[in-house]
This record gives sequence, C-alpha cells and structure tokens, in this order.
Amino acid sequence: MEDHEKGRDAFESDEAFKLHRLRHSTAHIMAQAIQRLWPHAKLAIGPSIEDGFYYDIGLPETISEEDLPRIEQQMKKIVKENQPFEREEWDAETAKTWFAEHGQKYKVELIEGFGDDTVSIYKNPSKKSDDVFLDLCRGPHVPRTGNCKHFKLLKVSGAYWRADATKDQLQRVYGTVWSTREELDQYLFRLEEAKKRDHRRIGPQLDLFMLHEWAPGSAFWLPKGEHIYNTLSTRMRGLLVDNGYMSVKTPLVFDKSLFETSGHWAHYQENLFHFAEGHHLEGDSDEEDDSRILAMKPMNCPCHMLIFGAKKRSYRELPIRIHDQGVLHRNELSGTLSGLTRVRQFQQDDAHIFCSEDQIADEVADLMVLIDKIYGAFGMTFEVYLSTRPEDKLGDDALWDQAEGALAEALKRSGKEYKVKEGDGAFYGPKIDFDVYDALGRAHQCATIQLDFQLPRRFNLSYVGADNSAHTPVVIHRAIFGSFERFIAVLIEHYAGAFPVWLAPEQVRVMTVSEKSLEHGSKVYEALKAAGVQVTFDDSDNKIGYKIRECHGKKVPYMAIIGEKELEAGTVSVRSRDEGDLGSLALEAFVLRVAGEAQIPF
RNA sequence: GCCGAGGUAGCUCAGUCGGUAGAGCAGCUGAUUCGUAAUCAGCAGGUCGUGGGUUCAAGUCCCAUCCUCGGCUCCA
Repeated sequence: MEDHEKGRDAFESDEAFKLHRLRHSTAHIMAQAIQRLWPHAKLAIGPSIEDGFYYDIGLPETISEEDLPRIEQQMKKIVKENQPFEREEWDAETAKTWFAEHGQKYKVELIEGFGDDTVSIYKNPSKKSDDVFLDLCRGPHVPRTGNCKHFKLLKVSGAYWRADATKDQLQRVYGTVWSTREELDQYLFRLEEAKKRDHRRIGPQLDLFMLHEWAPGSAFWLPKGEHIYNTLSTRMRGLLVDNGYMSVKTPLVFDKSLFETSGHWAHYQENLFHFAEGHHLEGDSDEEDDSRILAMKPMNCPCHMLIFGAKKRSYRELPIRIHDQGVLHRNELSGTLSGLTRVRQFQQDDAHIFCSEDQIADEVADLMVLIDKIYGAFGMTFEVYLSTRPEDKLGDDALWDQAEGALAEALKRSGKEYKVKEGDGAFYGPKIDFDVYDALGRAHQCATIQLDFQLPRRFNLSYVGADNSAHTPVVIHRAIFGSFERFIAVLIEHYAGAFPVWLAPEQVRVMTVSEKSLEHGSKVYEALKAAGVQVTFDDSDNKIGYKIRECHGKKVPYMAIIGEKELEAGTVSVRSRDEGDLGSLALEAFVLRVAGEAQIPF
C-alpha cells in the first residue's frame, strides 16, 4: 500500500479520510512552524479533530493569540517550500535516543507507551536549508506541504499532557484546514453565524435571562425567558401524565445518608454542595463538629428510590413512572461554567421508570415514540447510539444480555437507524444516547435513556411478583429535553432567537401609526389579550418605521399596525417577522391565525 | 481547580508615554402626530469588576481576588 493511503479503512468515506490526512498534515506544518519560532518547544500530540486540528506544545513562554499571525506566516512559508512528507521506520530505541537528545520528552514517553520494536517517523526535508523537521507519527500524510494551503489558526488554550490534571500543563493551538479556499471561507462564515446565535448574546438581548457574578452558574429567568421555560415544562408535565407518569415534587436538601446509600457521597462528593445542619456563624469550624451534614441533591433518582421503597409494591403496579422537575445543584468547577449550557443549578424533565426486566423493551419503545414526536416538533433531527457493557461493569452477563437485547429490540421497533458504541455504557447499565442536530448542524446531547440495575439494589427495593416472591425492579433513568437550561440554550441558537409563535414570549405587538388610532389600537390589543395571545401594545409617539425596526430587533412574530384606515375598516394591518407585510386582515381572522399557530405542536 | 484572554455608562466600544473619563445606541424631558427597518432638540448617566500597593498624580504600573470567555474528550 502507498504510504499516503495507509489507514484508509478506519474512515467512513474517502472524503473523511482525505480531510483527516490534510488536517493531521497541517498539524505537522504548524508544529514545524512553532519549532522554527521557539526551537526549544516540546511537541506532544497533534491530532486531527472535527473541522480542524490542534497541537499540544510544552513551552515555558506563553503563546498568545497575537502570536498566531506569526505562526501562520511561518506555516505559509513551509507550504510554499512544498516539502515532501517522507515515512521511515525506525528502531524504537534509536527513535527514543534521537528524541531524548532533541529534548522531546513527550515523544519519548509516547514511544515507551507503544511498546513496539519499531516506530514510524515522518520527515519534512526542506530544500532551502539542511533543516529537516521530523515527527513521530503513525501517519498517513498528504504527499507534500503544498497540499495544505487553506488553513487558519483559531485559538490557543491550556490542556494537560494525556488529559491528566496531575501532569504537565501544555499549550494547545487550534487550527482549521480545508481542501479549498471556498470550504475554508464557508467554515469561517459558519463560525461567525454561530457567534451571532450564541444564546449568551441573544438571551440578555431579548430579556430572556441574566446572570450575576454573585450567583455563578445559576440563571435568573426574566419574564420572557420564564414564559418559555414554563411553556416547555408545563407541556412536558402534561404530556407525561397523559402517558401514564405520576408527577411529584421532592426535597432539595437531604441528610448525607441518602447520598451514602445512593453512592453519590463516595463517587460524586466533590460535586455536592453540602453544609452542617447546626447554626453557625462565619469563622466557626463548620463541618468539623457533630452536627448532621446536609447536602443538596444533584439528581432526583435517590428521591424516587425512597418513594418506591416507601410502600410494599406489587408487580401489578409496574411499571411505576415517576416524573419530577426538581431543582438540582451540582458544584461544577468554576472554570467549566458557561452560559446556560454548563450551570450549577438546573431542572430536568426527569423521570424514573421502575419496571420488571420484561417490560424494558415496551417502555423504551414508548419513549422512542415520544422523543421522535418532540424533536420533530422543533424541526430537529437526531442520531441514536446504543452503548453496551463496559469492561468494569456491575451485574452478571445474563442480566446485561437481556437488557442490551431489550434496548436493541425497542430500537428496532422504533424503526430508527442506530449505531452501537461497544463498551460505552455506564457501569450500572447500558444506555441509549441521542445526538440532536440544530439548525446549524451542530450536535447536542439532550435526551437520554439509561438502564440501572444497581440503584434499586442499593436501596433494597423490591416488589412482590406473580410467584409471590420478592424481585428487584429495574430502573430506567430518562429525560427528553434533558436540562431545561441547556435545552433552551439549544433552542435559542437553533431559532437564532426567532421563536415560533407557540414558544414566543411576545407573540404580537400592536402599534399605532399616530395618536389618532390609540383607541382602535387599544381595542385590538384587548381583543388579542382576551383570546389568550401574548400581546403588547406600543402606544408611544414614535414614528411607525421606528416601532417596526425596534420590534423587529426583538424578533416578535407578528406586528399589528393600526392607523386610521384600520379604524374605518375595523381591520388590522399585519406584518410578519418571517414573511413581511401581509396587508390588511379582519381582526377575527388575525386572532384565529395567531391562536392556531400558538398551539403547542406536541 | 489548572493554562490563557478579558472586565471602562443599561448595551457596543474608544481612552496615546501615568497628568481633569469619551462616543454611538438605549434612558429621561420637551417638541413632533407621522403608514411599514432609525423625527428633532435638550438633559442625565461612571468608586473604570473588587481590595491592596507604587507614585506628587493610576482606567493606565505592581500584587491579590471575583466574575466572564477559550480550552483541559478526540490519543503518535
């Protein structure tokens, strides 16, 4: 096989393979450029990633964004030199010695990690100097550096050697590269578009939510955002109750015993907010005394275990489906917080289904129908993944066989294509993950279905079966939106803030052309309000053009413009956010239209 | 938490070498009564994230701290 074609089989398509090769090769070019600028730079790894590449570099000086143009310039020179990529097989010991002599300790560590007798090296000889850049690399690469013209460096950040916080902190330089100038431009344009849709920009702009430094990681939902939140949560609750769920509210603060039982205290303690029950003033040695330790729940499942366990249960009751939108707190690392997508306080459309093993397939099949319906209503598509038993799992193989079989069966019944991620399940059970795609084609993890054999055991849960003996129920953890916070963030970006009428916090804005139409405008406003429309009235004495412009900025779906013509005819002049001027409509017809579009489509 | 960048009026941003804090939009007041994406004028708005320090003098320099942002999964 040609050197440049090695590894083709691992990719889905020629296109994907070529992009990988291009990206990985450009990472080498960047490494060479950086080494020209900082000869003592220690190279770590430089893989291709989705849409680009990065290279991790150990360097005492910091590389800042201002250095990127210098690096790019150097890279352009290397591209122009059109150096070949030449593969060589080296004896591992020889390679280790070479890299050690050149101060490349990470490469030495990598070679030791492989444990192979030989390693492959890629050389980039330069015609202009004796300088030969070489790097430990599995390959493959494009034939020459001249193949990597359309790149751009994007950002620098920190990253740990081998993703381990106890190891050296390296500097990671990210870049992107494409086969053609057009593709590069398109990608950069997409980045710009995504920036414009960023929920952290649009959210405050549209008065949906705000953040404050005194509540890091927790959102303030302002009236318009609260309306969206409430629309989604109320509808979801109704839908689930219609589908045989019971809806509950459960406590926020618990004795730590609950989490000792659930396992969170042992495995999740660093993410729990906890405190002593006794009354303490600042400076007291708070939790060292003998008072009880309380913790805020990070998940609802332990509460639902208590509810199930509070009564003697019969197989006739199963499945028991408990829905709970309880407020959850997780003490995420300060550096990981981000807008609404990574928060410390949130709510989920959470539910736990307690059932027997042979009910799993039916339950999951029903969920697939719900998930399909809901994401369809938002115009979003999704991909499905089945994650199977990992190596360090709990429970015997027979149980896993049955559970994985049940999930697979449910997926088949749903008719959805799905991919299997072998070994990617949780230690306590297999799961189904959903990648939801927004309007920009970006994937988000929202819905999830996870089987759990362990938690019911930890809580000693049982039900009496038809055979009059005790059985342990299986628990299905499931969410459709996932966290409302994250889901609304996804929606804001999906719609770019231009929500459909049924979700829009302000559906119609009535506006007057002049003072002369105040009275008729007021009537229209009242009529819409009486019909249950989310309507506001702009009776300011600004010019109509100004009002339209302002309203457009707030992405209100409909403007009802009221002037003297409308007063005489008893109509409204309607301007749609998406379709522009719709002309005159009878008031009743307009009300009907808006009310129709205000129906929640799931 | 760690590495890097940032924080100036409600928002977007300017502020040179350390020498009296600026603009546009938004807001308020007044005028204007107007037909589909910005009417005019005036006024007000600031402990420059917070706390220390250096200096005759700090938005600017130094230290600490908080928050926000880019990352810390993609394994040569």
